[in-house]
Amino acid sequence: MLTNAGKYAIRAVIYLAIHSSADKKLGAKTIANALEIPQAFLAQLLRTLTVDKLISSSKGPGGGFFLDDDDRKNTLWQVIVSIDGEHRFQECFLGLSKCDDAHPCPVHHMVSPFKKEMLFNFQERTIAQLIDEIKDNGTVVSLKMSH
Amino acid sequence: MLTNAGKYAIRAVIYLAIHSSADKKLGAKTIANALEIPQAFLAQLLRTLTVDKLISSSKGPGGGFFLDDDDRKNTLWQVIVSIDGEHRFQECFLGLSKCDDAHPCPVHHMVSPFKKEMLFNFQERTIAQLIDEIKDNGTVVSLKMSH
DNA sequence: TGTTTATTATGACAAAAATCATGTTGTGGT
DNA sequence: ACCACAACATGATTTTTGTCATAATAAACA
Repeated sequence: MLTNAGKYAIRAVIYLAIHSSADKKLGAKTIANALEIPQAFLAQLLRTLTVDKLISSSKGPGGGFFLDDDDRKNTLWQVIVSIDGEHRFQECFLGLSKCDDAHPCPVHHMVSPFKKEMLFNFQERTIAQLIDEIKDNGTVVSLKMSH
Repeated sequence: MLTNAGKYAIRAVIYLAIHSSADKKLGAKTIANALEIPQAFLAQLLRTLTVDKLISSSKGPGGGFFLDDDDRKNTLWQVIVSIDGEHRFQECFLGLSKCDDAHPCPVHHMVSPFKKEMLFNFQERTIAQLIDEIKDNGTVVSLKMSH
C-alpha cells in the first residue's frame, strides 16, 4: 500500500508541520534523529519533496527544511504521489492490472469501499487541517518508531 | 499490506474454489497458466497451503490440488496468515511498531476504522460464502493478471 | 573573500523479496 | 514390477527496495 520511503516521508512532513516554521528550520539530521530513521535516506526524500514544492528548504548556516503557510495547504496525498507515485496506493488488492467495478477481482467488493474512503481522506484534508485535528483530539500522537 | 506471494495465494485458492473438486484436481502448472503467475513460485505457495491444511493435494497421475468441503469452510484470512503471516496485514500504516487507539500515529484515526472493517470481512466469510456471493452478484470476476 | 553550515548529487552497498532450477519421493495405471 | 506423472523439498539466482558513504554545490556571515 505504501513503501517504506512513503511512510518516512509522511512522518517527516508531519514532524515538520508540528515543529518547524519559516524562522525555525530543521536539518535533515535533526529530523532523522527525532523520527529514528536513517539520515541519508531521509535526506533524499526531503530533496524530492523540495523539488516537488511540498516542503521548503534553505541552504547555508541556519538553513534547513521547513513548512511555510503555502506548504501547509497541500495534502498528504501529494506527499504520497511525490514519493511512491500515484499507482501504488490505488492498485488492486490482488495486484490485477485491471480491477474496477465493471471487472472486479474476487475481493474487490470487500475492499474497494474502504480504499475509496481512505483515499478521499488523504486527498481532501490539508496538512494544516490534519494538525488541527490532532491538537483538538488531545491524545498525543507518536511519530517515533518505538516508544 | 499484502506481499506478492499472498496475492498469488489468494487468487490460487479462489481459482481452486471455482474450478476444482475432489474428483477434479488441478496441477500447479495448470493453475499458474490460468492465472499468469510463475509456476515454480506458485508451487511453493501451494505446498505451504497444503501443509497448513488450507488446500488438499494428491500425488501421482491424475493428482493435483483441490478444495474439499472442509477446505471451503476456511477463510481467506487463514490463507493470508499462512503465506504472509499475521502481522503484515495489521501493521501500522506508517510502520510504527506501537500504534493503537491509546498511542495512535498521526493518521491512525483516518485509517484504522477501515482496516478493522476489512480485517473483519476476511475473517468472517468462509471461502464457500465468498464464492456464493460472487455467483449471486452476476458480474464475472477476473483472476488473470490482465485481460 | 574565505570559512562554516547545510543542502544537493551521485553511486556503491546490503537486505529482502521474488523468481527460477534441480533433484527426490510418492502414487496410480499398465 | 515398472513407468509416467505430479507433488515435495531444497537451494541458487535475480530483482527490487532500502541503506549508506562521499564528494560537490550553494548560501550566509565575518
